[in-house]
Amino acid sequence: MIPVTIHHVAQKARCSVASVSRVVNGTGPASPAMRARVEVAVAELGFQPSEVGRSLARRSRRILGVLVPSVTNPIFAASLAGIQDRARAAGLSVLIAQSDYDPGREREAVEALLAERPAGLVLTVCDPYDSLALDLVERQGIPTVLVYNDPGDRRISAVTVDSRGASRALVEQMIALGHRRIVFVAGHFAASDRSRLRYLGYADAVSAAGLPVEPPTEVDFIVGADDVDLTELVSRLRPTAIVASNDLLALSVIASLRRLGLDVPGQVSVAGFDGIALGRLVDPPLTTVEQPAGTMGVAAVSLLLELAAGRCESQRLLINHTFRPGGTLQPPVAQVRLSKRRQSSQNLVHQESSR
Amino acid sequence: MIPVTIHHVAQKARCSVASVSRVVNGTGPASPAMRARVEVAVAELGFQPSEVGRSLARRSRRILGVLVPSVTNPIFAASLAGIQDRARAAGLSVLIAQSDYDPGREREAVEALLAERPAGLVLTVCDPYDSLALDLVERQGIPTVLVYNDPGDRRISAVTVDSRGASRALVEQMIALGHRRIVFVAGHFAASDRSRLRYLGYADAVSAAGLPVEPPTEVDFIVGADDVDLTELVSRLRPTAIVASNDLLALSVIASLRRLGLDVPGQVSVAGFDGIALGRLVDPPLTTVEQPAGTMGVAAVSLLLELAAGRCESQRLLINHTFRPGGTLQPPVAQVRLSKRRQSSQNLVHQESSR
DNA sequence: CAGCCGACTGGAAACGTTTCCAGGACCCTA
DNA sequence: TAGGGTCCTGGAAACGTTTCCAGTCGGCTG
Repeated sequence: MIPVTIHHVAQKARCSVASVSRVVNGTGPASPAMRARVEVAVAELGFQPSEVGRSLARRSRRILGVLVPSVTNPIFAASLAGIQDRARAAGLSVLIAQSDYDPGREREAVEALLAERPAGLVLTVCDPYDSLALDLVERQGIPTVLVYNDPGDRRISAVTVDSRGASRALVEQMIALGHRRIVFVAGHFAASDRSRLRYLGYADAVSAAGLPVEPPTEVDFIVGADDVDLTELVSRLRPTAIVASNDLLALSVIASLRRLGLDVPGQVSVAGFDGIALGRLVDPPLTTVEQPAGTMGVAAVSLLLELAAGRCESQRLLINHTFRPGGTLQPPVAQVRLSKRRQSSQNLVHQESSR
Repeated sequence: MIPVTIHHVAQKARCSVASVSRVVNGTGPASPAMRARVEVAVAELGFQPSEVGRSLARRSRRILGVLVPSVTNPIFAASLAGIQDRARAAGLSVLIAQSDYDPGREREAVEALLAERPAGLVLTVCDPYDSLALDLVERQGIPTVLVYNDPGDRRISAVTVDSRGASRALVEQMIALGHRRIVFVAGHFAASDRSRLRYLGYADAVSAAGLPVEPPTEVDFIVGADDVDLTELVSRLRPTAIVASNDLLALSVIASLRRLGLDVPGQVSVAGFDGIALGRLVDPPLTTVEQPAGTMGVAAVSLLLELAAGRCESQRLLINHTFRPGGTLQPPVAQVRLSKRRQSSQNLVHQESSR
């Protein structure tokens, strides 16, 4: 059960450990006879060089550290899958950590990753503008790429999408369709700059159209399918369209609206962000802004490899988003009638047909 | 940028590396003065012990190796989240690998994990009865826990659910509701013993009721939201109920049926397995058998820790599944009329209302 | 006061690997 | 035949840490 080391191999092949190392790694010269002897010994003993000793000796690890807020969010799972695939192609193992959207935990997680002395780091942090974890990373000077985060004035590379622009475009589309009461629903607002940028895009579009900018509605929303309660929001603002800060939340919002007896998109339109695969499976398909998470993961690792090899400088990659029409966004119905009677209605839910 | 080592700390604190090690780890005696000097030096230099040197010295790693078929499947993402949480609580880092349901890749992945000399392994393999990867692991004798897999006659621990029994119970329920033409749709049949066991449960129930056991319909289905084409299946067998080998596939099946103009559950009932969170968000909620993936992940790591500490023997944990009614399973409509006219209909889709 | 014991400290070996360097064998050329 | 080159090989240092062991020092007991 004791793992077989290079010394065992050397003994069996009657040569020095140096020669074994050279044969196994294909570095340096070796006579055919030697090569054969070593290969036989390796096969018989089932020798596999220890990455620990190996990375200690060459003071560089074949490991990548990855931090995401939560792997149960399909968008990060997809990103992780992309990272993992690209890393494997480059012969790197992937060390993974989750922050659960908690800055404190984020810092601990990054510390643990750093202790492994990885070749590089791929991070999606809560708030890049105020992240102890990023401070740590910067001080260490280890190659790092942010995913989904805007690095601000840090000298850190990033692969991002134009969250604010995408959000603005989406909301402009809603306005063009005739929506006038549009609200923004967010989860983890405090702990997600993605949410925040998307809200800003919403605000851009709404205020440009001279409509009221509602403060974001924050809902308790962690795992991905919690029940959200929109009763108060719906009764107070009676929106005709809701922008959710991500697809998972959008699906929750839709389920919640339907529980309130509201038809989506008949009475309320809903749109999200991310473009998770499951959005296409629901009926009608979710209207969303697609951001290719897998591709972003792949791009992040590719960039990281270039960075680590010193073949390029710190830089930012902007990945294109695409609008996916889906079917949960429609022109509002009975727009005029509704706004005429705005004051008089005290109904909890506003079912146009009953008025 | 060169990382600070224990020697730098020792130099700064004017003591030996041995003392630094003792203070940092809290092992062995140290005078208050020494402790203070070292702590100051550690803080000033931002020293963080290298896990590499550390694990080489104590020949044990604070790392857990995890293999799942694919992190984009929410069920494995949830399992991974559970594993990760429990591991973090125990101070272990998590190394992750994916097999993409490919036995060859599975072997490579496990080899790479093994090279890191992890403290233990948590695996979900394609086929435990014929897995080179598991052979490797067994030979190495490293503490290992299977998740979702039945270890067969291997001496490996496992955390599983009774897939076959759960499937049988589900199909019996369908039969009790009046369904007579029930088919089983699977993805990755060849590469997933979960699928296979669920099919066997289906066969158990169907044959016990004296109904025809249809061979499983395999569909191309990798990422989680591909379009599946059920045209041929529907036209040939005209099922009133479909059992999908997992929830993701069930959602795809529902979307596909609706594209064919069929109402779910009005004309065809559909049920899945796993109990992914998103199943509750669709309309109507997906009928499924819930298997608590996160809990299984947590249990797997807990078991692994006991195993590694030598506090228990290799064992198998069976986690309970629960039936989640949802709304996609209903009694079949127009059962009698349909079977009467079975021969005459050559329609691609069988819309009961139009007959 | 001698002896002993405990607390503290530092030196050094060990972990498994890579890699530098030097030595040896052999062949070729001048 | 001497000299120089090439090719192969092994010894040993290095990587960063833990841990065993031996040594020192002070205080306590007899």
